[in-house]
Amino acid sequence: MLYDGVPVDLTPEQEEVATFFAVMKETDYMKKDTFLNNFWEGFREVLGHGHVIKSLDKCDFLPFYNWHMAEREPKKNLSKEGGASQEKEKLKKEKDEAEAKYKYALVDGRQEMVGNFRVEPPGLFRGRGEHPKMGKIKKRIYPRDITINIGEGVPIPGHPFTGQQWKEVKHDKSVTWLAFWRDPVNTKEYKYVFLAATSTWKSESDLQKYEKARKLKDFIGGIRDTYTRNWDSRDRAERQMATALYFIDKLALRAGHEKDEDEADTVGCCTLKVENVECAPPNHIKFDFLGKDSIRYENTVDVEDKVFKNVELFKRENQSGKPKKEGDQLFECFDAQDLNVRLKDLMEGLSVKVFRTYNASITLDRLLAEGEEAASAEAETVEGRVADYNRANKEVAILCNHQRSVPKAHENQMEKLQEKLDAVRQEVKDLQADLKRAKAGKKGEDGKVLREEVVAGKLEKKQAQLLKMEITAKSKEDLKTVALGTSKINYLDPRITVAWCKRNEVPIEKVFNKSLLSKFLWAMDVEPEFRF
DNA sequence: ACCTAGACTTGGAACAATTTTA
DNA sequence: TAAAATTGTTCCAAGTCTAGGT
Repeated sequence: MLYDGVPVDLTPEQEEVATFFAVMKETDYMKKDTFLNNFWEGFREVLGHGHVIKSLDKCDFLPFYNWHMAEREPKKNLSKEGGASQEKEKLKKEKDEAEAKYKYALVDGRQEMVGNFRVEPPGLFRGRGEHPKMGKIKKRIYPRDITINIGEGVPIPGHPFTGQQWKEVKHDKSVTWLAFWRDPVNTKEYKYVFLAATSTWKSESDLQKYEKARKLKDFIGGIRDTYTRNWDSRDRAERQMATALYFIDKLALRAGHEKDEDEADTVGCCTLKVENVECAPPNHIKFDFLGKDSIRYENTVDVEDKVFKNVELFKRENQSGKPKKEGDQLFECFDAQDLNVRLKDLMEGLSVKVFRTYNASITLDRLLAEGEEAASAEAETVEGRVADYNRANKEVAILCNHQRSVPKAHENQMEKLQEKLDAVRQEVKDLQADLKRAKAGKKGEDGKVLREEVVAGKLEKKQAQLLKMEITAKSKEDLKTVALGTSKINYLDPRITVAWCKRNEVPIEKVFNKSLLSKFLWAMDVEPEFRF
């Protein structure tokens, strides 16, 4: 690389770290001081005392960047060869065979698929949002860092590093992890190797999750009565909890546990700050905060009068009447743990996240049933019913605030779509004009004879095409910031979907892809009458 | 009665494969 | 048939929550 315009030789270790940084060239991280400072701190350490490189500003990483770009060139060309490329297939086969032995684990006599069998490679930590640790070096993990969990008396699996041993070999039957190591950046945390989503353990806990959420159905009436009553409890903590629980139930908010100074500043329901809610009389409350993954939650809702009064009060002053200021907690009298403890009194095993699962699933169940009842003309085709399903899915995704960034090419694609739409609209107009002429027994503009039935048929087809395109365009625009996958994978009881498919003669493959199908194998034999 | 280490679920983005379109 | 669009998969970060130690 170049330092101050002069070539500098680095050791292989230093080169590796420099490359981590070089490949970030085109990302937004390069504009963030936190990222640059953290990287420089780590890089300086790797360079060692008294190195000629004394500041990041004068470093030119372009040679590493160019090397990296050149490195991936041959791969691209290989994939361009197209169908005839046996080279590519051979490579893939070799890779699969080499990996095969790591993909399965023998658990209680069953062969189970492993989820993440690869150790995370070294690199730079890329936190989401304004993470204080972004840019820190994520060190390489060695066998000596890893604790493995295997059956007693089973041979200890090997590794490619001679002269090293696993950190520890455990035989713990009370946990599901196969291996773990300490996260090198967030040193209080761990990274685990677990079984895949298709495994018996994961399926069983998935089923349990949904059964618990279904159980909440029997309690929800009482719970709502209780928290409604507690909106004017004279105990401020009770009153705050009742208000928070209302939001958790109505808006499917996350719990929001306390966070450390060295994490991104995000909140959930229990950690809302006074500036995250605005009260607009008579009863509108506007939420605006950064939630998990620093995704913005922005929503204005109408609430009951008592809730409105409470929020105004909690926003204004604390228990002793002292005014609150920006940065203060809206609910200062309790935290997520306290609330979870309280929930245990209302239903065995109840915790905040169960409300999210419950509300997501019951909403899907309700919307699908409403769709079946409405029996719209659209629902006569399989495509129409699938569109119905996707609409319901979308509503749940919006409820859970599952967002995605607008695809890079979106704007461009929409413009093209509009142009096409305009063209088809013109064609429709022309056909309508032709039809008029045909009815009047006139010839077409180009002098050709027009037969009324033929023109009418063409027109009808064109109009159908136009309608379809308009729907596509609208749904594309509607979904540009909505991610449907997350709720399907984590919140919607698959039995609702399977039962609906059975009732409506929709092949399950239309709504579940291959991996969802195998993840939800446990739900496939549900009876068509199943309701959440 | 706390409190936090430890374990497990949830989440969006990046990347890869596949399908559709021009 | 290449490029564009769509869909599926992998990656790993960031949540939730409880058990067990003090």
